[in-house]
Amino acid sequence: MPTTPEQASARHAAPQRVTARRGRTRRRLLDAALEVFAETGFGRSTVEQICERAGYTRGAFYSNFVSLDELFLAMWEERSARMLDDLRAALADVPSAPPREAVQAALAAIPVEDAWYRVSAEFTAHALRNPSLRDVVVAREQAIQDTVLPVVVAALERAGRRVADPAALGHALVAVHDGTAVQVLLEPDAAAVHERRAALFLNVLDAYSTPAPPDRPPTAPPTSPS
Amino acid sequence: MPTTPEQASARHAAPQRVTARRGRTRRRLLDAALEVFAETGFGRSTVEQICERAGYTRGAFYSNFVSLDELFLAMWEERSARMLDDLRAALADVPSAPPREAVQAALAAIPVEDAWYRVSAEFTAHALRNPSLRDVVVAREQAIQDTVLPVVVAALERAGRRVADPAALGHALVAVHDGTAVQVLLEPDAAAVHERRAALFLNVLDAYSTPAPPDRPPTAPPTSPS
DNA sequence: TGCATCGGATACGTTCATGTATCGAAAGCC
DNA sequence: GGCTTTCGATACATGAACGTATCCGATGCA
Repeated sequence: MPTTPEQASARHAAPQRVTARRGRTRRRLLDAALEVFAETGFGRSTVEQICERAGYTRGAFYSNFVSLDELFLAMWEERSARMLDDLRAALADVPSAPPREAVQAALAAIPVEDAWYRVSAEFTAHALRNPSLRDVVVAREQAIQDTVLPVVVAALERAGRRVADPAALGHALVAVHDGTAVQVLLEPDAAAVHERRAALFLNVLDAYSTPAPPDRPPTAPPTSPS
Repeated sequence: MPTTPEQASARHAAPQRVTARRGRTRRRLLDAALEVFAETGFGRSTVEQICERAGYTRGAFYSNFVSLDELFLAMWEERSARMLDDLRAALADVPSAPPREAVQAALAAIPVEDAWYRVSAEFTAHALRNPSLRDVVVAREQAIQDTVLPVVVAALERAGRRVADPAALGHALVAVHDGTAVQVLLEPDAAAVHERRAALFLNVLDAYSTPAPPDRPPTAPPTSPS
């Protein structure tokens, strides 16, 4: 459960009324943090760098956050939640296409952003050192699966396939996503990498589902789904 | 191409004769670096932490390395080369087993070490910011594939399967390895994670190979390979 | 064993980031 | 529009990490 917005900024006592500008500065600091962390790395980033980027001085930072660690966590939670929303929206947009097109559309809608990748890779590594952060990451991955799986399972069913072990498929999809994201970023210009990525997703979808006994005979597919 | 050992330690001119203890200190610094980076994170680690851990003062460090970045690179190259050797050895040990056992044996032989994972995740993120480091990482991944693929392809052939696109299989295996390694570290006690990991590897091996037309009819397998 | 070179320890000075305490301007309430 | 509260700016003190210049014990060679 994330920290409530009030308690984070406690100076002496919690402020009785919160002004509008506070929200703006907090947002700008969070945005600046992503950029700075991505460019410099979390460990090398300083409070002043972030404030400068956001257009403030350190006073603004210490009025809004206790430490860089707290900002790091807040930023990660916000961005990863946003990414999850984007994912949800992208999946809702391409519900009825056949598997191959659906996968390509979904991958195109969730571009691999290298700034975010760098930051989240570092955050994951950081979380492995800190039990409470570790739990946060695990919970987020669970949320991702809870979002993705129903859509994917439904889409596969429309294509006449049944998923025997949804949890296994969920983990496999996440692993493939993460693993191939690195490859995409390492060789950003290679079209082959993107194709292999999409192909791997398709293979996984195929491997984790079986042709369902047609309750009502489905429209015979012109090409086999594999 | 890694830097030659001499040029790294140039003080005024390259030393004419190199003593034995220099090798020891360099090694201890490299070993200490892995530990410290894993515990503290690369960006937060200091020269003094590493020297203290290794049992030296900063003088030893600056006599052997120019900067923390150089040490980071040297350490990564050494460890990842060592890991590649271990992998080679592990693959050589289990050549003739059927796919399922072979995969499990290989995964057991290459345990997911969290210290190394943390460090290499950070290194990868770091490399994405630095073109020359990026090339180093790409080259290393290529080397891994060149090591793994022949063995895997041969093993599959013994099992009566042919690999159509070895490069695609190589990338898929690396992606799956990296992606599932995180999951293993995030939930170290869950046996299910390990099983899903092995299953995913098997699925990939299966998806990227096809039953080969038997040149000589193979001994009929009692159970199907999948 | 004596001697020249090497390699790590020590001792600087400097820079940089941190966190706090205080001040003044902007924002909300009447 | 005056008054109070909030919030970010400023100033300051402190500590930590850096990199270098120098010194002296260790090491290898004859």
